[in-house]
Amino acid sequence: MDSVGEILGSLAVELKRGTLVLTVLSQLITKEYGYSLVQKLEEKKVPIEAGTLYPLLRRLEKQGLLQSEWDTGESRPRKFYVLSEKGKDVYIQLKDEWRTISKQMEILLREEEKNEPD
Amino acid sequence: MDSVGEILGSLAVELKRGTLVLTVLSQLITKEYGYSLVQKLEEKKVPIEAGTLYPLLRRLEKQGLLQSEWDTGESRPRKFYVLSEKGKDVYIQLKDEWRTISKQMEILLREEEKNEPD
DNA sequence: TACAATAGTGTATGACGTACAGTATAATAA
DNA sequence: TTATTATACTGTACGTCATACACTATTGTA
Repeated sequence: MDSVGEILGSLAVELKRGTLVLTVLSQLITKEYGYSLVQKLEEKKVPIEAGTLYPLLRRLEKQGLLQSEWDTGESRPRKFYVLSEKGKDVYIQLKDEWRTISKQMEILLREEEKNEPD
Repeated sequence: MDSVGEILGSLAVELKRGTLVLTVLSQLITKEYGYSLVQKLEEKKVPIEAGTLYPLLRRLEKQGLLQSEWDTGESRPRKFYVLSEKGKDVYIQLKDEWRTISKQMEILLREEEKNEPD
């Protein structure tokens, strides 16, 4: 049987799981490259491991939601990503989905708090 | 390459994924049995398959977050579940975690909408 | 009597973030 | 000049867990 901390840790990972894609899509309305995106999300208190982000970017591109292009003009080559047209469509709909889920959850939680406040 | 519908479907599943545990914990501050819980969540527009709920209830009990007891007084035996003390603790903390993530996500989404409205 | 509803158990599969290992080179510090 | 850090990315095995069924049993209703 796990401790409260361990259980919370893994549940928090699950909570973040789906939000990761929405987070990343939301940041790629304007083009970004991977390393910069890791840093920007860090600043916005939404930390993400580079080892998580890069595979996710590739998967989203494979699914046609992102487009990438290499910029080799700088001292280091950088792979820029931006939402494709399909990606914009998915982003808008996923945003709505998120808000629906978020609202429903808040309703459930408030109902229970009303019945039995902490 | 998948269609928008397919991609949205699987992303929506991921969005719901973590919220499932919080949803179920929130409904078990007062004791419930599985079949009734499926129906109540259906009414609250948070549908969940019975085949998803029963294994989840067992897993949460195994983790010590729920306690169960059989009620064999009715015509059909029913397994009632309720939060344990540990479960109440996890529930409160997970609720906070949810609200943090929810707020952060909303900030990210509003920032992007400000920059480039739909 | 047949079918639907009630109530639950069991489990293989697929999706995906985590947690690394790894590569390469430019920039900076010593 | 050398060592270390920062920048930037690729690759992949593993663990977790919801889904999607199959299944069982019996009560209640048509």
